[in-house]
Amino acid sequence: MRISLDTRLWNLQIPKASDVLASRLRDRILSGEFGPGMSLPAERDLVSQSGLGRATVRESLRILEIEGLVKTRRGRHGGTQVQQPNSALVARSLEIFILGSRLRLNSLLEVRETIEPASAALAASRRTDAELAELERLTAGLEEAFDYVETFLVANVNWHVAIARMSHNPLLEGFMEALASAILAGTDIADFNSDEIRRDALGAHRRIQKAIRDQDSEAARRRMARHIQAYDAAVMRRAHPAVVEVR
Amino acid sequence: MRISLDTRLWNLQIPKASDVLASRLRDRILSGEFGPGMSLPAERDLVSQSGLGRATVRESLRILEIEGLVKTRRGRHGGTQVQQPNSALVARSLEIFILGSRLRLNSLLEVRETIEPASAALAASRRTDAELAELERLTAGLEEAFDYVETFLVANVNWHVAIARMSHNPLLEGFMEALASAILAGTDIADFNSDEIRRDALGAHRRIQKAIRDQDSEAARRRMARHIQAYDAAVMRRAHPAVVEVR
DNA sequence: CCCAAAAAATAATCTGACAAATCGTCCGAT
DNA sequence: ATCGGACGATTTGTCAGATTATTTTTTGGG
Repeated sequence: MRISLDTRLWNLQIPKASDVLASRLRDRILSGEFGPGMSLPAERDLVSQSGLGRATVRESLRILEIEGLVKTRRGRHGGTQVQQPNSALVARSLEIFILGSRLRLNSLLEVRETIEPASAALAASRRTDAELAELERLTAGLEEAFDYVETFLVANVNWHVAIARMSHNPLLEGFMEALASAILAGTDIADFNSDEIRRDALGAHRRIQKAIRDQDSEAARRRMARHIQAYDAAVMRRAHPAVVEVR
Repeated sequence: MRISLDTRLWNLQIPKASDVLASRLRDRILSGEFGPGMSLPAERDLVSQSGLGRATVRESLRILEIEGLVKTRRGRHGGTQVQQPNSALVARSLEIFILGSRLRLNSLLEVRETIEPASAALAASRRTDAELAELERLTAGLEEAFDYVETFLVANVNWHVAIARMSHNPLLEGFMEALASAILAGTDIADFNSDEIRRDALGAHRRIQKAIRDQDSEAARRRMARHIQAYDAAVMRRAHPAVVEVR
C-alpha cells in the first residue's frame, strides 16, 4: 500500500516527488551545506530519510547530475559527490539551445564578434606568464597543423577558448566554449580549404599574441575584432547567411 | 535474468544505458525526426523497442526533460512531447553555474558591459515599429515606478531584456535573460535606494530609446555602453568587488 | 613483500505491480 | 436533443524487491 504524500509532513503541492526532493537537495547544496567534494547520503539512506521509493530518489539524483551539481560513482566508497558546476555545463545547454532552435550561423557569429574582442582585452591585462607560455605553445601547434585542415580547425577553436580562459572570467569562458563548438559544428570544413584564410588567421593570431604578451589591452581588442570580422566575412562570403543554419 | 548489454546488437561502450538511450533520442530530436509538438513513443513502447527496463527508459526521458527538449504529461493522451528549447533553459543553467561557482558579481557585470552595447546597436538597426512602441511603453512604466524601488528594478530588467529581444538575435536574448536575472538576484535593493541613480538610469534609457527610434546604431551602442558602465560603477562603489558574491 | 582472488559496498538495471491523472465515452435525467 | 456525471481506458508516477556490474578493500598464498 502506497502512502500518499498528503499524509506526510510535507504538505507540498502536486509537483512530482522527484522534483521536490531534487529542489530540496539542490537548495542544500547551493546554500553550502554540502560543499564541493562532500558526499550526499547514499541512495538507500536517502530512501529511508525521505520515505520515498528508490526510483524516485534516483530520478532526483539524476536531475542534480544533469544540472552538474553532483556526480555519482559506483562501487565501494562510491556514491554521489557534490561537484562544482563548471562552464562546460553552460556550454552544453547552449549547444542544445543552438541546435534545437535552428539558430542561424549569423546569430552565433554576431555574438562572437561581441565577446571575443572583450575577451582578448581582459586576457591581455590579466594573463599570467604560465598562461602566456601555454598560448605560445598553442600558436606553435597551430602553425604545425597548417596543412591538415581538420586538425587546424580544432586547434584554432582551442586557441580561441584559451584566450577566453585567460580573461579569468569563467562566464566568458563558458560562453566561448559553447560558441566555439557550435560554430565549429556549423562551418563546413571545405570552406577553409584555402591557404589564404588559414595564413591570414595565423598572422592575426601572432599579432594578438604579441599584444597579450605586451599586456596591451586595447591592441588586443582591436586586433581580435579585426581578426574575427575578417574570419566571419570569409565564412559568410562562401555561404549566404540567410540560408545557413547550424546543423 | 537480466540480459547483458554486450549480448545485444549495441556493441556500445561502458556508458550507462540511460545515457546512451538519451543520446539516441536526442539525436533523433535534433535531427528533426521528431519536430516540436510531436510525441515520442510511450514509455512502454520505448521499453519494448529498446529492450531496456522501464526505470532506465524513464531516466533517459528525464534527462531530455531537464535538457528542455521534451515535456511529459500524465493521463490518457499524455506522453512525452518534443519541445523547442528556449532561452529560459540557458538562463536556468547559467543561474546554477553562477550560484554554484560563487561567481563574483564583477564577472557578470563585465560580460554585461560587453553584450549590452552590441545588443543596443543591433536593436537600433533591426527594430520594428511595434517593438519600438513596446519599448516606449516599458520606458513609461519605468518612469511611473520611479518611487517604488523594487518594482523599478524589475521593470528595469525587463527594459534591458526587451532591448536584447529587439536585436533579433535569440542567443543574445538568452544571454541577457540569464545575466539580468542573475544580476538582479545579486544586487542588493538597498544599493539602489538613491534617487540619483534611478534618475540617471531613466535619462540614459530615454537617450538610448531615442537612438533606437532614429535607428542610429552607433549612438545606441555608445549610450548603452556609458549607461551600463555608470550603473555598474555605482554598484561597485557601494560593494567592493572583491567581496561581492552572487548569492 | 607482492600479487591475485575473494569479499564488501555501492550504484545500475530489471521485473512487476499499483496509484494518480487525464481524456473519451456512454448513459441517464431533464 | 442536450447536458452532466459516472465509468473505463490510457499513460505517466511511484513503490518494492531482486539481480547485475563496478569499484575498493581485504585477505590469503607464494
